Amino acid sequence: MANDIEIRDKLMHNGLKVTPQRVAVLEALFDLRTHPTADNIIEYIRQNHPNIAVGTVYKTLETFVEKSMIQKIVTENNVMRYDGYTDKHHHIYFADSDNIEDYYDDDLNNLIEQYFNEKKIPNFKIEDIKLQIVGRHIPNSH
Amino acid sequence: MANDIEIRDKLMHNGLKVTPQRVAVLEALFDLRTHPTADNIIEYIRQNHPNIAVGTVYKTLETFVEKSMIQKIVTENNVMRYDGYTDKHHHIYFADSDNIEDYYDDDLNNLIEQYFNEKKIPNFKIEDIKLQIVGRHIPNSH
DNA sequence: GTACCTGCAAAAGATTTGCATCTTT
DNA sequence: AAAGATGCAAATCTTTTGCAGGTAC
Repeated sequence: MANDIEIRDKLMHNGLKVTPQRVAVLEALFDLRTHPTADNIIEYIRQNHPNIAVGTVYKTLETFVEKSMIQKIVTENNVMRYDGYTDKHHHIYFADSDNIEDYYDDDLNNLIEQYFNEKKIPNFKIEDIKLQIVGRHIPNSH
Repeated sequence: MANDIEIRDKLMHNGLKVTPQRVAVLEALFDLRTHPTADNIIEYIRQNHPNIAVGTVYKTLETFVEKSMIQKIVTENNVMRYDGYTDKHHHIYFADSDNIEDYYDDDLNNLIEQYFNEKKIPNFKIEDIKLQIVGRHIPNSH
């Protein structure tokens, strides 16, 4: 859980006014490490901040995405999910639930980066490569 | 553009009744190589088949996805797109347009597969890895 | 003939928008 | 004071659903 000062700084550094609503949304994104939907975020925030409006949360999230402060995660259920952590990582999608976990692996990133340094895609500048790793949890065998 | 016989076969082999609507949707997916939305597909089909219902197209697409005859492609615009080609490939997302192109690369697939053969993810069985390659078209320099 | 499909229209669910009011700077 | 943000409710957009009637096998 990030403290208020960090959050205020982050907002100010991105040229955004520091409002309680924005602080609450950012805080929720740091606290909820489940890649929440907008709805999850609203529910979480309303515990301490009952009057926040749905539209405000959506607008806030969109603003943060535009500033690259957070990331959208697309899913096959027509619901957007959000990720408050923007350091380079990939996502593991569990085929049998809507759980999405982070996957950090710099060796893999380097491998892929090197690969594409040699083998270019014609007329194309790669900005980012994200892996969607899909699979299943293996239950413990004892 | 696939011929009718192939399409009929594909439907029958998946235990589906061969209806003009299903043939039209599959045909659209083979013809439109732009990873169309449901709406794109409806528009395309209505040229020759004006009475097809919106709900039918959605149901048909969902049926095809369940049978793994086609794939969903998720986007950041809250619109699902569909891909009629299910052989292993990745997608190139153009950051400055909603263009999505296919990327076939077996060398890369092997590289990644080998990587994960050695470095397992604990308690997890990988079923598929999809790359979202994001970037921009480089204009020709003359 | 039966099981399965389709069309239609209504419903649902997620997200966006317009605008008056309020807050931050 | 000015610029920008919020709340509210209505609107929009995509996708799903229920069901009566129709079609493939």
